[in-house]
Amino acid sequence: MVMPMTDSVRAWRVLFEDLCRLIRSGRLVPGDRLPSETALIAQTGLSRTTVRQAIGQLRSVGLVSTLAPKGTFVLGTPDPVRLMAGESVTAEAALTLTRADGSTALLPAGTPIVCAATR
Amino acid sequence: MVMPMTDSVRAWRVLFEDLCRLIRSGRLVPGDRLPSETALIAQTGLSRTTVRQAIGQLRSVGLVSTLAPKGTFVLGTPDPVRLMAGESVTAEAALTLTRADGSTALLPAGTPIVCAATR
DNA sequence: CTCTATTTGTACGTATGTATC
DNA sequence: AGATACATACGTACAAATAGA
Repeated sequence: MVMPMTDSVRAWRVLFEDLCRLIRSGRLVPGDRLPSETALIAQTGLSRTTVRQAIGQLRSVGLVSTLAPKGTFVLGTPDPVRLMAGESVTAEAALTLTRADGSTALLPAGTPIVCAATR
Repeated sequence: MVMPMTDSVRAWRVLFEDLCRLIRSGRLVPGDRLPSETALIAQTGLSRTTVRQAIGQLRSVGLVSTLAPKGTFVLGTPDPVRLMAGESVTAEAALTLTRADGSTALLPAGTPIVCAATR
């Protein structure tokens, strides 16, 4: 079914979230290949541009990685990363800080997180 | 001058890096608006799709933010937060890790970041 | 080994919607 | 009300790398 471009629900976002669910639900596990662009076009009726935008979002969120002409593959959730002195992390989205006592705080997008000086 | 699509140097990447330089050099400061898509099209001779891809990269790198029909604006960086031992941060979106040498790595959404500082 | 099909990357063009100025 | 500017979405074409017959 074709999504009219006037639709307030963005087509690429729908596909993006569908694929997100496939991954988070475990129907697609790390190492699995996503359906090819052509397949997704056939399944969704969307244009290639739109399909690619959805996949691009998955990439930019870190859920998948695409290898040039091979395909797009589901990434595994990596082990926790230890932040060393001199390193910093940021994210486009809000960050959640969890303290030792379990309480949490929300940090604005773009906030650089640096490692507290050792000792 | 028009960049042939066969060129191995990706046109959007050239524009992306040009704009990066404008920002990092300080010629564009936080709050400044980037030239509009139309202006960039005129200046570069690229298609709108390509111009938008370059701007999309700037966004995903966290250098700019675009407000719907107003324009794309240069972001400033908020004050860093020091991650203490026992604390961790996560984000729904991809995290960018910047090392001491300036190199960066993309961490998948949901990656827990912990403080390496012990003792 | 060569030819071919598949798949992703890049790049172009066009049209419409919608919010802002 | 009109112009401007970004978002979404369609289409097309060719390049390049890979995999398979």
